[in-house]
Amino acid sequence: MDQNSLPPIQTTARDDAVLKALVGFVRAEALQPGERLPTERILAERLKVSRNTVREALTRWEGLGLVERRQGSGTYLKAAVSPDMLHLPLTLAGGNDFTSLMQTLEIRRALEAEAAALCAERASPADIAEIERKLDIMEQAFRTLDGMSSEEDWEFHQAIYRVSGNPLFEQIIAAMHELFHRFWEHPLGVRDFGHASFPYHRTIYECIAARDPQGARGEALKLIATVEDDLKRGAAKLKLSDLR
Amino acid sequence: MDQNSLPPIQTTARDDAVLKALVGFVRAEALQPGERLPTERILAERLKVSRNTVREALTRWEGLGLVERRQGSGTYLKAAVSPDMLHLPLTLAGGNDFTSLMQTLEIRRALEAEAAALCAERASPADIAEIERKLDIMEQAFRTLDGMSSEEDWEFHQAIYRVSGNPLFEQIIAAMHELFHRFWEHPLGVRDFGHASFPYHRTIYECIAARDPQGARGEALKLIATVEDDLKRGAAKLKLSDLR
DNA sequence: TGCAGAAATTGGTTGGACCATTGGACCACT
DNA sequence: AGTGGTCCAATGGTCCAACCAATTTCTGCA
Repeated sequence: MDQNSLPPIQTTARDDAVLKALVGFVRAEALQPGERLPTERILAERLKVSRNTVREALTRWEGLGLVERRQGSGTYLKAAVSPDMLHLPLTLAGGNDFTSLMQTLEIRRALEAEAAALCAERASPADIAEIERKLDIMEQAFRTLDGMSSEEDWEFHQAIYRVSGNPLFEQIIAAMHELFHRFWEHPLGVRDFGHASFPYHRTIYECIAARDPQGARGEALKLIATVEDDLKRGAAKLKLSDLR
Repeated sequence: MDQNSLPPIQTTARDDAVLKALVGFVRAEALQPGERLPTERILAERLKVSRNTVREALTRWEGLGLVERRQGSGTYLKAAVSPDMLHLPLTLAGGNDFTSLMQTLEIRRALEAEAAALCAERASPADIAEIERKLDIMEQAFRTLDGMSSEEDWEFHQAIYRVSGNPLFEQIIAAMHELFHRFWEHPLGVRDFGHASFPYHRTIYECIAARDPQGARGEALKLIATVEDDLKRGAAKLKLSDLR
C-alpha cells in the first residue's frame, strides 16, 4: 500500500493559529523591532482565546528570540518577523574543549574569508570610512590595554560582515563566536592570546579599501590562522600541565 | 524512577529553573531520543510548581525541536539534550526571492569549499569508498531521470560534510539547503536546473580520492558557480515574463 | 517645580476545571 | 485465535479566575 495515500489528518492547532494571527498583526501594523505588542490580556480578548493560549504562543516566539517579555512593562518585538525564518539548532560533537574550539574556527575560516572578499567587492566609500573608524577604535584600545580587546575587535569584524551585504554572515559567525566563548571559560593559560592577529586587522582593511577581494580573503585567512596557532599552543600547554 | 533526580524548585525565574531541572533529569535518567518524559502533572508535583509553568518550559523545548508532545500519549524526547547547544535563529533580509537564494548560495560557496578541502585532507580509504558509492548512486539517478535528483545529490554532499570531521558543516549547510528550498516553490522556469553542476560531482570526488585539498576546493567552487548561473538565468527569465 | 509614594498596568504563577485524543483492557461474536 | 466494538483511565490542550512581582504612570504634598 502506498503510505502516502493516507497522510495524517490535521488535528487541532490553536496556538499555531494564534501565531499566524500574530504574524498577520505585526505585518498589518508594520511593527518594527523594539516596538511593543498588545498586552496578553488584550490579545486574548481580541483573538477570542484564553490568555494561557496566547502565552504559549508568545513563549514559542520568545524561545526563538523573536520577542522579549518584560514583566510590568510589556512584550517587545526583538527581530523583524517574517515567514522566511529558519531556526537552526547547533550542537557540537561535545568532545573536549579543544576540538570544539577548532571546529568553530574552521567555520569561521571559511566564512570570514568569504565575507572579507565580498566586503572588498561591495564596500561603498562610506562603508570603508565606517570600517576604518572601527579599526582605529580597535587599535586605540589595543595600545591602551596592551592587548586585544574582545569588544572593539568584534565590532570591527561585525562591520565587515554587515558591509558584505549578506546578513547570514553576521548571524552565523555570531553564533560561532558565542560557541567559541562558551568553551573559553578557562583560557588555557595563553596570556597574549590574540596578539598575533592584531596586524592583520589593518591589512584586511587596506585590501578592502583597495577593492582587492583576493587580498582581503588571504589576510582574513592569515588572521584566523594566528588564532588557531594560539589555540594549539594553549592546548599543548594544557596537555603538559595535565601530566603534572 | 529515582525520586531524587527531581528536586523541588525554589528561586524565582521558575521556568528557566524548570528547564534546568529537566536537563538534569534527562541526564540523570540517561533518557534517549524517543523515550517518554514524565507527564506534566507529575513534573508539576515533583518540582513543586504549577502545571502551567511546566507547560511553558516544555513549550520552549518543543519550539526548539527538542521534544514532541502527543495528546493523549505523552511527551517524548526528540533529540539528545546537552548543555553545548546553541539555537541560532536565521532570518534573511526578506527581499525578493532571488536575493535570498543568492545569499544562501554565498554561504554555501564558502562552506562547501572548505568542507571539500577538509574532506580531502582527512578522508580515510573507507570514507573515500563511501563517497564513491554515493556518487555512483547519484550518477545512476541522473542517467535514469535525465536530470539532477535532489535526493541523491544531497546525500552525496552530506557524505562529504560528514567526512570533514566537523559536524557544524552539515548542520549549517543543511539549514542553507532548507532555506534555499523554501524559496524554490516556483522554479523560476528553469527546466534543466542543476544540469551544469553534474560533472563537478565526479571531479570533486576525484580530488578527494587523490588527497588534493586545493583541487577539491576549486571544484566545489565551480559547482556552486554553476548553480549561481542557473539562478541568474532563471531570474532574468522571470524578469522578462514579469514585464509581460 | 520636584519628587516620593500610591495606583494602575503588565507579565509571571497558581490551582482547578473541563475537553479531545490516545491506548489499553475487556467483551461479544465469528 | 481473531476480529471488531465499547469502555475507561491517562495525557496533553484549553479555559478561567485569581493573585504575585516588576514596571510604569499618576498624584499630591513640600
